[in-house]
Amino acid sequence: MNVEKLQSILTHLNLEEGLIKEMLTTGHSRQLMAGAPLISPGTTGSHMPLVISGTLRIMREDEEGKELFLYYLEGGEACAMSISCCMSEHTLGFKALAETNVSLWMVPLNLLNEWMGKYSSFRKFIIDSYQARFDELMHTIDSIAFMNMDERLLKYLLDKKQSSGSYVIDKTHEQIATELNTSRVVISRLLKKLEREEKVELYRNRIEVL
DNA sequence: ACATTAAGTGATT
DNA sequence: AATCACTTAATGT
Repeated sequence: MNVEKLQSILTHLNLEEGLIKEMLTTGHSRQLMAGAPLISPGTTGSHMPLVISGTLRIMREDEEGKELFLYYLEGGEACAMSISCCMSEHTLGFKALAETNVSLWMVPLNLLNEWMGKYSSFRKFIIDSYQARFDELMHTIDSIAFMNMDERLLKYLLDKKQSSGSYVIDKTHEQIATELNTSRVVISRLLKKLEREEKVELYRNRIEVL
């Protein structure tokens, strides 16, 4: 079904043939509907999810259930968090949600150590994805610490436009607010301002970036 | 027609 | 920028 797509992703990651074979035989596929949770805090994972298609949203959740958006995972990217959990046997302190319909390839964690020794391409892949996640985290930290809400919102809208390739964003102000870790009222006000500046057009459940 | 959910707004901290 | 309280608008039943 998705095997060709998975194979092309693995080849693009420059993984050895032998490793690709092993990954295909030892893992299994998994589909998530948009909005479905993949992992929630406190659970210990047994597999590392590798995104074949779609987008995963990774968040941190505090005691009162407030969510802090960390970063997105898209095609060809792996979840660095579950890797670290595998190595250090920690429980997962974060949450992953399917942003769109998502297909995943679930790789058993107990094989990661073996593969890192056996395949240099895999070692590189793991380190690279760690690096990439780290960079993304730095970006979100930057924006939380140094950027005003209006800048963050504008950046969010432009990022969305870029990654979806469309200027329509099908989200409510409420959803955007939780992703940017603020309240709906603030988003509504800032969007209204952007509308007056003729940068966006507002509709119910929909925003168009101009 | 009524209920529910999304969005707009002034006032307060 | 956050919260409250309230209004208005869009949608579902």
